[in-house]
Formats: sequence, C-alpha cells, structure tokens
Amino acid sequence: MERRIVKVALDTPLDTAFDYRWIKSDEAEPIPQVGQFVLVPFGRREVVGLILAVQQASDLAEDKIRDVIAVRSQLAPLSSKWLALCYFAADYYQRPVGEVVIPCSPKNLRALKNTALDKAIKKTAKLKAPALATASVRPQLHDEQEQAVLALEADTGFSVNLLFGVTGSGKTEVYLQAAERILDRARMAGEAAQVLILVPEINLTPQLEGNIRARFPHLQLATLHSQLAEGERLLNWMAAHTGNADIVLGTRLAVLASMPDLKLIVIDEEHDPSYKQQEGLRYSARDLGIWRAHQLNIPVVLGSATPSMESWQHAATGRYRKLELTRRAASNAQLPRVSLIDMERNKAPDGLAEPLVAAIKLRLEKGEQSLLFLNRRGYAPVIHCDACGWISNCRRCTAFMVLHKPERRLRCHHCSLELRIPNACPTCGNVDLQPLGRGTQRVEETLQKMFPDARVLRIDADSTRKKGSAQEAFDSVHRGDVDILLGTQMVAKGHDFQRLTLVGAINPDTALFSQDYRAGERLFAQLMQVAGRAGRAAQSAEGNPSEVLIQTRYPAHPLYRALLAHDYAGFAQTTLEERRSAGLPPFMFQALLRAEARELPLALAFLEQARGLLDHEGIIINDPVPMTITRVAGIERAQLLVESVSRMQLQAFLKPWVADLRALKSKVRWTLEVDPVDI
DNA sequence: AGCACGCCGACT
DNA sequence: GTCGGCGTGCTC
Repeated sequence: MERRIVKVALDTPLDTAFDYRWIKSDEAEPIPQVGQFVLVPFGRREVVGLILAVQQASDLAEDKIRDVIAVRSQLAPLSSKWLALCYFAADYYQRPVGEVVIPCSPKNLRALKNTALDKAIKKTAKLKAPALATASVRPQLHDEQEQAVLALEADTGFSVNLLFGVTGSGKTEVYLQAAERILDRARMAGEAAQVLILVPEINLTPQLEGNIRARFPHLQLATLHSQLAEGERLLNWMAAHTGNADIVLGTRLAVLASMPDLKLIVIDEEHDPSYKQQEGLRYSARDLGIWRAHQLNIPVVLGSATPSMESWQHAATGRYRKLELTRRAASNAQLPRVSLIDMERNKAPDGLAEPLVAAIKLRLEKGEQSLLFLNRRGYAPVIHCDACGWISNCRRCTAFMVLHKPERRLRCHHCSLELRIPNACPTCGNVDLQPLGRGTQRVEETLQKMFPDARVLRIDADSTRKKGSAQEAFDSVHRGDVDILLGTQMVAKGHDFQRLTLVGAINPDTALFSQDYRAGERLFAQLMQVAGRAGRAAQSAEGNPSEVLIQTRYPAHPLYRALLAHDYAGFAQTTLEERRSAGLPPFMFQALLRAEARELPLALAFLEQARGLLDHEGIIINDPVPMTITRVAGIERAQLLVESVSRMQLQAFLKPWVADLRALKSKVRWTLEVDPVDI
C-alpha cells in the first residue's frame, strides 16, 4: 500500500511544519506533491494547510501522527518559485511560513467540498482565450511617457524603476502601455505572460479596474483584495494561478498571488502606508514586490508623486532607475497654485480664516466645487470643564474620548468605548462642558451655518460606515450634487473631480511636530495628493488655475515652502539629510519588539530581559520605553527598538533572538515588527 | 491563534 | 444550584 508522510504548513504561530499520514485509498489517487493544499485535522478543528515536503517516514511516533483528510490534487501545485517567495517573507519578517502561505490563499479551499472546487476549476478553464492583438484605443503618449514606456519595454531582466510624476502626469498610462507591450511581445514570441498591478486601497480599484477593462477588452483581468466575496476570490485567485489572468490588479495581499508567467510588477503610489500590513505577518508589499521581481528577473515599476525616502534614496544612488514625468498629461491642465494662510495674522474663530471663506464663496458663485481637508473625524477631539479642569479621558486608554455630536456620544477612537455625552461635569457638576478643537463634524456645522444654501457633504469613516456608502458619496460629488466636500484623508485619494477648483487644508500643522519622524513625509504626500484633486481636467471657468489654500501657523516651515514651489526633490533632500544625521531610515535598519501586559512594569521587565538575551555586535538595542499611547483597552504597551546600519547584520541578529524570545515562554504578549513604519 | 479544560463569583 | 470569567496547556 502506498503511504507517505507529508509535512504541512498551517496558519498558526507555532513555528513548525506538522507531519500527517497519507495512504492511497484507490488506484486512481495520485501521490501528494509539494505545493498542494491539504485538509487536515488539527486539534479539534479541520484546517487547510500546504504541503512543504513529502517523505517516506517521520521522526514522530506513529500514534502521534494523524491522517490527511483530503489532498486538493485537482489544483496544480504552487510553484517552487512561489514557495521560495513565501519562505523568504516568513524568514525576513520572522514568522512561520504557514502564516504566509495560508492567509494569502482562498479560504474556500477548505470550505468547499471537492465538487465546488471542481466547479471553480471548470469555470476558470472556460475563460475565453484572448483573441490576438484586437485593436484598442491607445491614447497618444507625450514624450516623457513614451521614454518611460520604452525604457521598461527594453528591460529584459530585473530592474527597479521609480516612475516619479505629479498627480495627473499620466503615470497610469505608462503602466498600461508598458503592460500592453510586454504582454504583446510575449504573445508574439509564443510565450505566456502576466502583469501584476498593486494599488493601495480598495476604493481606488473600481476606477482603475474599469479603465483597464475598457482599454484591454481582449485581456483577462482578475482583481484580488480583501473585500472580495469568497467565491469570487477563489475564481480570481485561480485565474492568476492557472495563468488565465493576463493582468492581476490588487491590494497588498496580491503581491503573494500565484502567477506562473509573471513578467512585470507595477506598484502604484509606492509610498502609501497601506502597503504595510499592520497585523500578523507585518510585511511590506512594496518590498516583497521588489524581491519577487528580482527573483523572477523582471522589471518592477514604483509609481509616485511623492516617493518614499527609501525609494528616493535608492534612485539617488543609482540603485533604482528614475523615470520622470514633469508635467500634467492634459495639455491645458496646469499645476494648482498653492498659497498659505498665516493663522497668526488671520482670525478664525470657527476654524476657517477669512481668505479661505472668501475663496469658497467665490466657487459657490461660479458653480464650482471646493474640497476641504481635515484629518480629524468627530465634532471635537475632546470636551472639558472650565470650572474644574475635567477633561474627557478614556478610562481604558491614554487617549481622549472624542465628541461625536450627531450621535450624541463620546467615543474613544482607540478602544471603541462609547458613552453618552454627560449632561454635567462628572467631577464638579458644572453643566457647561466645552468642546475643544475641531473635527469634520464641527466644520460641517460651521459651513452649513455660513453657507445655508450650499450643498455640503462630509466624507469620513463615520459618514461611510455602511457598505457602498462611500462610493455613493463620491458619485454624488462627481454628479455635481455637492458644492463643498469636506473630509479626512479618505477624500485625498484617487478620485478626480472635474469641477473642483479649490482645495483647502484646514489644520495640517498637527503633523509638523509629531513624535513620528515620518509624519512630515506623510503630510507632504497627503497635501500633494489632496492638491492633486483640484484642476485635474482644466482650470476654472475664468481660465484661472485651481487654487490650494493651506491654513498654518508656521508659514515659514520648510515643508510648506517646498510645497508652495511644488518642490518634492528639495523636500526629499532636506529630509534625507536630517535622516542621515539623526541615524534614521533609510540609513538605518530597524526592528521593533512590542510587549503588552496588564501592568506596565511587566511589559518593561520583559523587554529588559529580551535586551539581555544575546550578544549583539553591530546592533544597537535601545532602552525599553512605554509606547506613546501607553494604554489601549486597559492593556499597557511598551517597546524596544533594535537597529543596525546593515540589514544583513540585523537579520542575522533577529533570527536567534526570536528563537530565544519564544523559548522564554513569557506570559507577556509580544510581537516583533521588522522595518516598522509607525514608531 | 483557536479551542478545550478547570476552578471561583453573580445570576435565572 | 448553573453561566461565565480568563489562566493554562495542547495542537503532527
């Protein structure tokens, strides 16, 4: 009787492969192969796993080993290249490989019985083979775009290309035509080819998806993101895995899609923080994308108007090739004019200074749209009592309870605790509790009072709780049903509003003096991005370019000076000089050990213990410190930063360190993050 | 991580 | 008398 031991990776924090017994049940059943999914019993559960090895014997006692329930042998095994990518990710981010290979695969491999999987396989196989080289309407490229496309087309091996161009300069067209030419060339040569396009957010996908389908009706497009229904996710995953999908468009998790014929990777808005997964396997999809391109010896394109400091530095040293688009694609579209409103000189009792109010009024008179950007939701970030100094602290977190006036609630944005607004001060009974500061709800109220006839729409996480409501809100702006759009960073991304000629940033200063050394970089990117919403199509009716007004108390700040001049390069140079002298990334490689406990001293003691575990030549281990928001939902948090000027040296330290940390079996919960973005 | 077992407080 | 709190232990 044919019998094998299969070593299986499972989605569990246990850093080991699990042995299962496989016995041939009938003649037709094939021997299991590495890279196939299996259904196995695990404790009291049945879980899906991936076969990492097939062997004749196990080191374990026979009675410890359980039987495989089913092998998903209908599916072609995942390739060794794909497995190598997953092993790398697991190794680099110090997590078990099962936490890489299982979460990025469709859940339905387990939930579906074989018949349903077969159905999906049949459906995928039936996808029409693309008809040869159907004519599609291909927009004329301007010379810079053409040069970029030619450069990419000429690449026959690995290259990292930083496509640097302002919003509206036509980066998307470069991606599409480079993709098209690479797919065409492969087809002419009788080879299979696939292109992977990564985007930061789900809500950007429908627009780009529509564009791609319209442009390439003859190509198969599959989307992959976490909000797909499971059935659809399985189909699209299969389309990628079988090679049927010519183009895969997805969010960060798509970087781990199985694509046997991958020939080009595009990472749009490469600087965007959402490429970094913030739980479980804390990977950077951008970094894995670059690694994958290197592995497959293919080009990768990183697109951005405001590249990350890492990418910009690599372009400066020549490690990446810079492809630059210096002007907007539509010939009549100009860059918006950016001005600062000095809030020391302008009174703004309602948070809106007179010049901004006047600019909004002008747009209302002309029937044009305004967009106001305020990265703070709720009505006011805190309420307080004038009489005794009471302030609305969250009792479970080191944070304020935020006033949400329409809901008549105080809400903690960290632990989701909700309370009714107290009628009187809880300590002294004073009935006159005052909101401090301003969130989107409060500005919305102000705008409605100021402009009673204007149609004001607020878009933030609170106003778009319901599924599909964000899309509906954006649609109403596109239809012209909105005069003044007000929102958080949600409004900064992706959408081109044709009739929008004014953008106002209400209170961007808060990011200037943040603890987080990346806050400035993010603010610059955000303001550039939100400014890019204006005048995408053309100038205002009067022929004036669109206008961006930034309210600030620090008009001389270098970040704003660079923004006024549309000078990303200058901003990046200054920032990189600061980073170099302060010993920060990209000149330093970091890992962050975080610990959580009921009592802060316990967390700190654990980190102190961790610090002393290993010799660490070439590694800087900093003091354990409480996190900025020390307590969340009643749990105290602390962290320990580990650094090295050498990525290799840091990696060499982390591996045995993590093994020792696991061996401690401490009651303190801990996580390690490699290349952390929020410190 | 799940998921069970197990031993102590406020409820139908 | 039981439901349920989360401490501890195991998963091939």
